[in-house]
Amino acid sequence: MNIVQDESRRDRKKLQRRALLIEIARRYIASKGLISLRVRDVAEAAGCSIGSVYNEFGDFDGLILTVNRETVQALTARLKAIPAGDPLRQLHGLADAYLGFATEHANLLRALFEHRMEDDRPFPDDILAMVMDAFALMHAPLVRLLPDRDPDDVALLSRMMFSAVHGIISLGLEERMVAVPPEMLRERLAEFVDTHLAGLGVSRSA
Amino acid sequence: MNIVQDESRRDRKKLQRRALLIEIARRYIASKGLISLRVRDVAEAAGCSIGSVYNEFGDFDGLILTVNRETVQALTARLKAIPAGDPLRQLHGLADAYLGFATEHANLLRALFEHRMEDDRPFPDDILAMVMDAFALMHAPLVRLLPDRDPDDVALLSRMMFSAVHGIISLGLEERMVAVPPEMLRERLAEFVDTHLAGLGVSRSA
DNA sequence: CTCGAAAATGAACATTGTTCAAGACGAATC
DNA sequence: GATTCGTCTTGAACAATGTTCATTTTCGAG
Repeated sequence: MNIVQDESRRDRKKLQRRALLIEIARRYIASKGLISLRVRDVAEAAGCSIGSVYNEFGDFDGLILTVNRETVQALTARLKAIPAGDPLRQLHGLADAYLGFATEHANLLRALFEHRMEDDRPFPDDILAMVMDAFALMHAPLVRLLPDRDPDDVALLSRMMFSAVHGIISLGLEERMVAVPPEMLRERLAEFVDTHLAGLGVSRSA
Repeated sequence: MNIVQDESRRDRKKLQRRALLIEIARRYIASKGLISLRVRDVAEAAGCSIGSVYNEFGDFDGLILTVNRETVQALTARLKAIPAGDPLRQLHGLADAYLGFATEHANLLRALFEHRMEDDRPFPDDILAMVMDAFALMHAPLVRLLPDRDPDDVALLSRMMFSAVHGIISLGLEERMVAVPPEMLRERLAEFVDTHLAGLGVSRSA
């Protein structure tokens, strides 16, 4: 066998285990929160040693960040799947998709937003960029709805709206300090988007 | 000396040290985040033993929750100081006061919203009630601005607005993933409130 | 089959929340 | 002032958990 095949066989195994470790870590975070994630548990569940987890991810933060990276990728994929036809419908779709993702993966999303790096190490640029990308998805439909506004202004508006929606959803899904009852959240969120757009001068959706 | 005076003298000392411990813990959280809080550091800084911290607060969570309680009290006091004269001005004042508090005490506010209890112990009811009280402060001015709406509806609206403002501020002040540049935040937040009120049918502020 | 580099291992270590037996303290009583 | 007794304080020891690294194992190349 040639080198490429040998390496790819080895790599395949390595990648397979890496994926397993990530999946296990994700399950811990998703089911009991980031606080419940333990290196020993992950290693044991994957049937390997603690050291191997460190070989793969460098340190504990590395494992968390890897899961977070995949979380934001999944979120972005879901948001990008919203069709771009009618801008008003698209905005509602984006808000609703965000709510859906947050509902199904509350702990994963919390881990993304609440995780703090050890020591003051900088937050990884690539994750930051991916989050900004997700934020930016509101921009295009808003530009279409507000053609007369300065695009820079609309960029800020879209970030404001995204942040507002994020706040409504994240507080709404927090079981403690219930801001808005979850069962009403979907409907109310749509109403919120409509209201805000109306305030921006966009006539209410059909 | 009689019993009462003896006890109050002892109590005074105890309360004094309790206040010192809280103040030290608050300073750690405020300056480097909840993650930097350590029982040993607090005890050493207060010149007492680890065990005394446990006698005073039960456990680590108890210390954190005590600081959080005072944080939400300080926040509520600040929000309640906004005069109730003009409802529109009051709403702007509330949003601005929240932003001001969040700016000055970003880490304390984060500790309040992001702290998770150990084990799944329930979140303390009194803190929850205090946060709900703070949320409710938007209710009265909104009722005055929307006299024709069902009060229950307005209650939900006010929670939505509070959550939205919270999201804008908390993401805006997060240095990583900067949603809205902090220097613009104040102005933009006011604009956001105006826009949303306009969407609700309230004519823009004078 | 042998060799060597890379990977895996897990015991040992460092940090930090927690407990608790022993001691110190102080108020009431004589 | 001495005694007593309950309370508070102490800090060593423990437990949980992230981290390191010398040793062992693995596996492909020659």
